[in-house]
Amino acid sequence: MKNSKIIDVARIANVSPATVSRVLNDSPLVTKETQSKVLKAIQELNYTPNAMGKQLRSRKTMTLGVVVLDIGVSYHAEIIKGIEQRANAMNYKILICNSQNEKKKELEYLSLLQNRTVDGIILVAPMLSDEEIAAFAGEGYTIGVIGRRLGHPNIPCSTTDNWKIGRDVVTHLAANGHRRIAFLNGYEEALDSIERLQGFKEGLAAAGLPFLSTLVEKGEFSEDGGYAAFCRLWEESGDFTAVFAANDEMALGVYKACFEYGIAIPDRMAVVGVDNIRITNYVSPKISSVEQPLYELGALLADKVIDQINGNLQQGQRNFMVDSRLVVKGSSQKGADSK
Amino acid sequence: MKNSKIIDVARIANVSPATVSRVLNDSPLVTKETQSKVLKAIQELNYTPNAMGKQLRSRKTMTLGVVVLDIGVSYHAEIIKGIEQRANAMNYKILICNSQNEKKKELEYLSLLQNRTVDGIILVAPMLSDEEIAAFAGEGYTIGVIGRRLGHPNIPCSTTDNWKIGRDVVTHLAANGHRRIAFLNGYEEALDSIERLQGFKEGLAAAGLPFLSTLVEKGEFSEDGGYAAFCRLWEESGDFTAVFAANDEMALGVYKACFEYGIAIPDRMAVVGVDNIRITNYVSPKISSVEQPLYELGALLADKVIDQINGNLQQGQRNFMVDSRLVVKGSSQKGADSK
DNA sequence: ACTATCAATGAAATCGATTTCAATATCCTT
DNA sequence: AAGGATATTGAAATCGATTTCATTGATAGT
Repeated sequence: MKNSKIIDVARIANVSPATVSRVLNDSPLVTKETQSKVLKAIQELNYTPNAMGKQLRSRKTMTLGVVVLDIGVSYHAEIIKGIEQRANAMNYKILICNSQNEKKKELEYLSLLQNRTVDGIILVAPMLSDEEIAAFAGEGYTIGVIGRRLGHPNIPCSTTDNWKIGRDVVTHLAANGHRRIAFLNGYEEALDSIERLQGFKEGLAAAGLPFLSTLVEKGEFSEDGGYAAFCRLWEESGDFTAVFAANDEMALGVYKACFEYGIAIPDRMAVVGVDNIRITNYVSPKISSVEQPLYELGALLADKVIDQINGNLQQGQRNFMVDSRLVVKGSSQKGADSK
Repeated sequence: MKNSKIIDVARIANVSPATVSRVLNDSPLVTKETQSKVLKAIQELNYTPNAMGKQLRSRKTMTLGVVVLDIGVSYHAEIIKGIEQRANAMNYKILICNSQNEKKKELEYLSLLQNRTVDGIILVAPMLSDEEIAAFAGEGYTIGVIGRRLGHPNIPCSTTDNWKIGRDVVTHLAANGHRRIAFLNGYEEALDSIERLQGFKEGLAAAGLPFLSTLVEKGEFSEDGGYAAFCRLWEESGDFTAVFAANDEMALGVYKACFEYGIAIPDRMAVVGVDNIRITNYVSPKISSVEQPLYELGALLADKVIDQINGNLQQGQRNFMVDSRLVVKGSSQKGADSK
């Protein structure tokens, strides 16, 4: 009743442990009769196989480790749901580790997971450098990354098409008559930032507008960061009618600044963010934003990592890009909120 | 270089595996010299012990399983952070499972985790009945619950003081002159609901106000639920000046309804919610709410569960209650938002 | 100087499953 | 009816660590 082992089942069913194991793993080599004998014994003892013994022998844990920057960010939570759902469908469990914006913790978790506790690791928006990540993959581990694109041949990555995001936003703003569009970028070095800036420029060019480096300001990916960046830009030039914020948090910062400066949105200032987080629909006017298929971002990579674990991922293709969708709301178009 | 085992280390260091194991586990029974020999060998091989072998023998995983209703809910994410932080401090890892509001998944995860994959399990806001949970604990497993209070002698639980929440809110509203206060409750059967209703009554009594069952309406713990409940109440009586919503989501629903009915907040209707989620500060006016120490709720229970695993939890005390704090904002007091 | 005690180490059993390989039983084929 | 192929089963090795128990060598007590 307490903790029965395979040998107890074997004794009761009057067979060998090997046979019990075969039944447990649906081997075709057992008679219906023995199978039912064993199953009955299993039921009787309420037996469940010990995971450790099983894993030790089979060298598999059927578990994926997920190291995430901050589980409290809805953005990340959604990605995790995608990973989990797909992993579960393929009989994998996931072990979530929260690095809480600390690079040190991220490293610790990575080594921790490596001691064969998991079959593969997925990093969500890691802080580690490409080289550091690659070093882990070099040790023979399966690692995947979401939100970054490393050139490593053994590390599958899933990302959003950042260029498209930049182009789409600019195109939308230009179509609404804006000719001087500011860009509040995130960290300069972040791949997201670089690519979106590029898309931003492409969009300007396509709309026949000049690119003005004075209208680009960088800042932290946070409400405060957006607030500060907007203030700097406004104080310096003040000569723009629309802002493209690198994410919705920054856009919220812009709202705060505009409120304080008495700048009306969208009449005197159009605002567009990225991520389409829930809050964008609760402020007034609602914030236009670019929706990323977060769930898919996670599910896709889980798929690829599991493929790689099973050796089913063909060489060559390692970067997977998902599409995005601009959601136009009141912050960038008059009357868009009413419905 | 690839996967070295303890015996490889032993060979290089010219000792037995047993000695290596002793070094790994800081046994006092090794000379400084042997220790350094072994450590050097470990470094040389870049050896890390295989988790499965270790766990199999020591019958410990140093892992806590956490089954959570919905990882996307910021409320839950915060609790998890508390669990994780404390668990990490005591050298435990956590394995998070997302039951996604499905009782079936919750059960599956629970059995899954039970096969000795984890040393203990924490359920966050479980859907399972007390009896179902108790059944698992009966099998000799360590289980803890957050957000419910079961009478089971072996199941530590951490909860908020719901009575106090009810009393505090009513006291605040009564102090602001409200005499007819509606209560939008969650599921009637939920312990939270029952206790808050009780606190609500106590608060009324303390303020010398009568309890009117016509001013209590139940609904789902969601924005839509709050919306619907408020509408029913408003259509039926319409005779109240303040609403106490069981959580902030419901309060948001109340906002939506008030907007549609053209009821001004807080002038014609005061609103108070529970949880103090982020959005409450982004709507206008900001929503007064009761802040629960979520992080602490998690950390506390992690502590207790680990104590129980190690047999250090004395019998008797099993229910741990944490305090809450009413945050008054513009939705229930004029001018409270300005600063 | 001789034995009792203790510290340090190693050999081997062990955790609980899977898996290989050998053994048996059964069924065809000619 | 005999030999060979095939389907089931079991015995034993194995995964990689920990841990018990025995052994050795050293120290101390008388």
